[in-house]
Amino acid sequence: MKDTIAHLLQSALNQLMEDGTLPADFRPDIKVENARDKAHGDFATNLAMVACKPAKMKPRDLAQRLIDVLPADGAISATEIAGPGFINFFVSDASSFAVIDDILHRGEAFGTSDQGQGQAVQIEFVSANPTGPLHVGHGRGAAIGDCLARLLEATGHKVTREFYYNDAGVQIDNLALSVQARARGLTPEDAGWPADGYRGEYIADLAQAYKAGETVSADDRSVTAKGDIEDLTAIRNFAVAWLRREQDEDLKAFGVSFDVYFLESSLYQDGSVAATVQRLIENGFTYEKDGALWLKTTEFGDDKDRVMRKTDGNYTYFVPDVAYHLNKWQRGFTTVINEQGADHHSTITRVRAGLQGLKADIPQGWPDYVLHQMVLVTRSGVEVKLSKRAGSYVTLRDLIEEVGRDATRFFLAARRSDSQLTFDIDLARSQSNENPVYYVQYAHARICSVLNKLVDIGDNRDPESIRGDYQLLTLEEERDLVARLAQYPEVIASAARQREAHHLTQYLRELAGLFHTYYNAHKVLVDETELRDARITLSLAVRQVLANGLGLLGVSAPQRM
RNA sequence: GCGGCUGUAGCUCAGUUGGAUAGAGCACUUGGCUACGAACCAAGGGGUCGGGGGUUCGAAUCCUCCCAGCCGCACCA
Repeated sequence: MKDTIAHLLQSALNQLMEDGTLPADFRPDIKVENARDKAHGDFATNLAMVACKPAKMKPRDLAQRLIDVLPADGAISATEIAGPGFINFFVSDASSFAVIDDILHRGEAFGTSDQGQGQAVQIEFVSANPTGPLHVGHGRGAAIGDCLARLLEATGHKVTREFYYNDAGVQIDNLALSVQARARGLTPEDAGWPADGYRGEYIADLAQAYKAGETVSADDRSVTAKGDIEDLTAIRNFAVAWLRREQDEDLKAFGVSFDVYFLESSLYQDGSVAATVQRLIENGFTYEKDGALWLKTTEFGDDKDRVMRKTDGNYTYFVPDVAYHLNKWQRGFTTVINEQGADHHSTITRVRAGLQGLKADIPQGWPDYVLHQMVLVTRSGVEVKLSKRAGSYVTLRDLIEEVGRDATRFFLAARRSDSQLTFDIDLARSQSNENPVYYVQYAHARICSVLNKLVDIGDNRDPESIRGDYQLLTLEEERDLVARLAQYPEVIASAARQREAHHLTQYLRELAGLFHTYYNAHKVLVDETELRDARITLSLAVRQVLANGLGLLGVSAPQRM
């Protein structure tokens, strides 16, 4: 509909350019936006205000000229000039309500588009190191990342979900030492406990499993414990597998799965780290200083150069990161989105600098990043501390078990990623009017319930197949509902384009609210069959869109609650 | 000190890329179930959009300078 109006406006512009009202080379960006206030109609354009200068006319006068030459269209029932020079468009009822047909015809596919044109997109998210269970911060990344993946799929992209993790390095050594210490019966309070050891209780469980010779299987590996307390390599391998399995269970409980698990160690094994370093040296972006090898990241906007190879000969963490991203590029992903905690934001400049230094024709500013800020968890109004090393923290699984998957996902995806999030456990748990998840789900369940009631009033038709005449829908609440339903596809499209999942939760809340208002004010199952059918048809459409939207959030759309 | 993010109603947060009178939810006050589900609805009060300056027809939104909070500033990841 916006496109239709834009076309009409373009045609009107052409007319005014021909008659000399506007310069012949005038090429404005025609913007048609949803009216914020329904008193202003359905759509509005600011064209007259943008074009008033070249036309040397007052905005409202120009608006009138535009309307005068605007071609007639059956979908537009009225236009008006308002405020400083807006042109408001009122869409005819027949045209507004037609969206119901579209929704019921396309079903689950309503709202999807091919704007991505099958482009391969990779989204890397969670990427937690296998040194502990997932916590709420990872949960936020999982909720946002998975929802973005679903949004991109819905808009015609071919999405690969990828999980990258460090399975070697210093942190993993610390992990192995911690497990070994626990296996020897030490606790974090004892002398001889590793300096940077992981203190959590789960390390003791892990040590127990290792000594017992258990076999653990994660999504990407399976390891049987050797049981030998002295064999640090065996401990390390087992510990990584054990924690990966834990994380897989957390993710499974959360309804998130990955297509690819990518190991940092593989980048060393296949020589790509060495090759990356070599290429940066050859391209002249490195130098030796103080016994270390430095990358001239300042040539790419960093505020100081960064060490690539430490004096001990090991590479710093961002070097394999650069190799990893080169690998992503070589796999053909022209769009890569990295969903990470904002505490890692300093890596962005380094990784992009490294990629530019490779001179591999990778565009500047590639890849994309979506960063999420910290999550603060409160219970009974007080903060619950999250400290992995200290061991006392709320894991993602705790949260899922306590508040449920749907509420956890909804809460973690419902806010802009770049603002801090307070996760109120009491609120998320409450099965009451305080909880926005249930508000949306309740609207869905209510519609299901109404449809089931049809048989009680002696109508034995299958409610799913009823298609009433929506010309009988004349209530204000019904117009409000279809207007909002019609906006769903553009909400999906813009949420995907802007990589902002929270627009969807916002939209669903509003749609559910409009339905609740309608439901409370008017009866769906009225006596007159034709009107009843029309309202059932509308209800089916609302239910469909609620279900589609919840689906993109990975939240269930229950028939009963 | 440097960089990133944030600052909007008592609280938690939106604000469609610069539009019309800044919106929801919670909380508070009042009203609505012998109703197709009250996990709901209706009505009401509540704001110098952190502060100052600037850009223009028009700013919560863009620029600039302050203030406050969080995060990062390792040869950890």
